[in-house]
Amino acid sequence: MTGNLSLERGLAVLDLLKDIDEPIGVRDIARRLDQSAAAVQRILNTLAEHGYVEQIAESRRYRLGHSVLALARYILRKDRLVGLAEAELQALAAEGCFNAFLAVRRDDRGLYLLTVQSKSPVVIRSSPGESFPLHSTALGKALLMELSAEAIIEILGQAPLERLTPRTVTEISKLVVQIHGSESVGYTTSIDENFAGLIAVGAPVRDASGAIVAGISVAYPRSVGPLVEIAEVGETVMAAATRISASLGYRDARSQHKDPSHAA
Amino acid sequence: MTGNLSLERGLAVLDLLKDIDEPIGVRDIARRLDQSAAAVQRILNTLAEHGYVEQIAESRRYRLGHSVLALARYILRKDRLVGLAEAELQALAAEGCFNAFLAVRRDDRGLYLLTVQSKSPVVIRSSPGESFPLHSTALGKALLMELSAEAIIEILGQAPLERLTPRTVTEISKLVVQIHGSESVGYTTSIDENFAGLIAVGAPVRDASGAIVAGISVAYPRSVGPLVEIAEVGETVMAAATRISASLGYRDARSQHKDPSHAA
DNA sequence: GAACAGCATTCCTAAATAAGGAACACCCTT
DNA sequence: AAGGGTGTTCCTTATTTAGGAATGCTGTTC
Repeated sequence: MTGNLSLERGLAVLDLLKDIDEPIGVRDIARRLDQSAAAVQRILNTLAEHGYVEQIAESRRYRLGHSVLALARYILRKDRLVGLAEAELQALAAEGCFNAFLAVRRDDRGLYLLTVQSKSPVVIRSSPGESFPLHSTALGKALLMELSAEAIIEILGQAPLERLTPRTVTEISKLVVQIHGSESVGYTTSIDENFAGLIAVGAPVRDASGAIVAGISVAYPRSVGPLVEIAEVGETVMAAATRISASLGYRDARSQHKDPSHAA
Repeated sequence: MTGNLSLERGLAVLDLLKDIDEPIGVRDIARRLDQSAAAVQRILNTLAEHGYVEQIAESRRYRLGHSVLALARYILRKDRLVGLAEAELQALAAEGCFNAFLAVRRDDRGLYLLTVQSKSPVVIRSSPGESFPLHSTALGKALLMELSAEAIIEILGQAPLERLTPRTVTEISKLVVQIHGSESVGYTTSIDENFAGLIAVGAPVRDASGAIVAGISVAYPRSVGPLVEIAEVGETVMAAATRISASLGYRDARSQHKDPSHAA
């Protein structure tokens, strides 16, 4: 898997700007990426020509440019997965007063593709393009379903699992057990594990080959918990996920849950 | 203005994928960009590592990857202009049953940053990241305000002005006169010029230096036109644009004297 | 107010890097 | 079974980049 190193360096600049809120100077970028100022200057010139970065007129510092929206539009308007999921998420948000999410895995993090806020006063502020931890969220666990213990450790084992609340599972072996246990029921949960007072229920989305390519989840405040049976929410979320999977061409041999390994 | 040619080629691939709806193969990209398949392969490998492109498993073709959303999030959530304009656009959409837009100029096209749909049944389907012609839209003309005739010709003169409706202004000299004429009233209009039956009114947004950095507009069906005086809509739009400009630090010498802070 | 320290930006040449033809493996269709 | 299509990799040439030094600018400090 050989690549293009110059392009790599340019993308590193983009990725850096993405993670920095404040505009940043050429030399500052060069320092952080361990490159010469001249090299970064040339990279910024090229990125600026395409509108992917912009220079603040007076401070001469750089930030991401507005043209990146044109790229995002492709995903939000042309991507099949996003298009199919949107109606399902909105139905979930409307029916159950849930916040609803669609995400994919990106290395050791989840990446929100769609976020639909509930009509209820309690709203979870997340937006498409935002990333989130896999180990503490229902959606993250759904994205890790049907992976072997080795594969999960390969993905999450590089860094210690961050303790976000007292109930976060920080032992990877326990997390593996939890995820593997969820495969028989078909949905995942996170109760106070990512944010105190928040309950989330997730389920995986499959493409035509049967591979898990995305996940959806709903989240709601713990306070309404007693009113709703988690298992019931799980069935609702699973049903929505299954409909999305079916639209993507997934045909489950057994229309019930369980045993997805032999999808023809 | 020297740049980085390898990065340039990589961005060309991104820009191509952005404009193509269907996934595309390596050799096909190479043909369109007049490069070798091997070079494009290396570029795609690097882009894929960052998640900016994805390969369809079975067809082995490539399309834009979901990570581009992470870049867009920066603009939609961190950009000052977008943040300030959002409330104003929503107010415009709610009060007047208008579709409301925020955009910047990108070379010879406009680029929507925000689009807010009206509550009325007639909705204009546009989304952030979409581009639009400057010469036939109120928003486009607002983005060209206060430019000299030479500058406007420099921007739009490369290609003939496309006739989108019978009322589109396709003579650049007439367009210049129209734009310059709008500067004294402060707002721009497009009546059936971009899309038959559609009326739009736009106004420029300025930063602290007084330069026009963006524009806003509202659009509504011609059928409700007789009910609303365009001049009145113009004042409403201008007022919203002025508020955004003020939030960006613009202090107009000619505007109403409120001026609480000291200007040096 | 002058020297200074920081900045973005440009030039030039050594040296790292990418390009491209050819080759390989893998579908399809014929 | 053959042919044309695909994505992908290898290897050498030579294109292209990197980086120190230089420039001009801005704001700060002594």
